[in-house]
Amino acid sequence: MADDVFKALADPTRRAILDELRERDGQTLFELCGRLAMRHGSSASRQAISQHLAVLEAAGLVRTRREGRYKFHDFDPAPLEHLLDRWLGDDGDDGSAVAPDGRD
Amino acid sequence: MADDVFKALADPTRRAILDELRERDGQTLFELCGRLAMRHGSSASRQAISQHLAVLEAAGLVRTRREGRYKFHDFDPAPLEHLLDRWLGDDGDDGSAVAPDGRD
DNA sequence: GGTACATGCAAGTTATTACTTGCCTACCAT
DNA sequence: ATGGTAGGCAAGTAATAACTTGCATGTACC
Repeated sequence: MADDVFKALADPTRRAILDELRERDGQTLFELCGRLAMRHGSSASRQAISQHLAVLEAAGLVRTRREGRYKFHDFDPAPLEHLLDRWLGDDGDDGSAVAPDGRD
Repeated sequence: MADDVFKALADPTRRAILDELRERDGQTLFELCGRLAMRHGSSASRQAISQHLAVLEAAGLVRTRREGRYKFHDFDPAPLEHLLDRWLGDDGDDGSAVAPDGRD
């Protein structure tokens, strides 16, 4: 689960997509293509971005809604919320807490 | 810079190494091999782990100090501290804050 | 119905990453 | 010195990920 999120964040193009969606939610694939090219200097093709969006959606970072022939993409920050807590919580080598969630 | 950190976090073995070092700082390569095998079910070889450590060190997540024939590894959480802020700060499409640091 | 636009799918290619193999250097003890 | 332990380097292989190409589907609008 968290593995998908880390993998999704590993690519600079995907991080740019998140930046772009965070700033303006509900963009279509074509809109994203244009804005990424202009504002982030991305040279990725439509298909490449489409595949990146699929990865982001699989990680739960992007939600989509279909309307007619358009598909709108929304950024969902929830999976990021406690992603790094396992390393940032005040340091502990005690034996009490091993985290309630399965990690990898 | 941040790119190296995201890339470093993308691998489950490397995340397990961070978990292990966070719990017990200053482990040697051999120590890590043993503990990863036992406690994380890792089957990675010494060389594989050595290379993972190099990636983590390049990302600034692990610092090393040499003492005689031993090399101790310490976890440094600093690069993680504000890694996700760009997406988690209260939502904004205003024009004021674009973050002072170069991202990707 | 026909055409144009928005997106989807799948096979193939290239690039990157993880891992292995084999040998090498440094340190310490006997 | 010799042997054993901790670690390093580099070239090669295997696995995975990113991207391309070409065609298919679905929807709106005339």
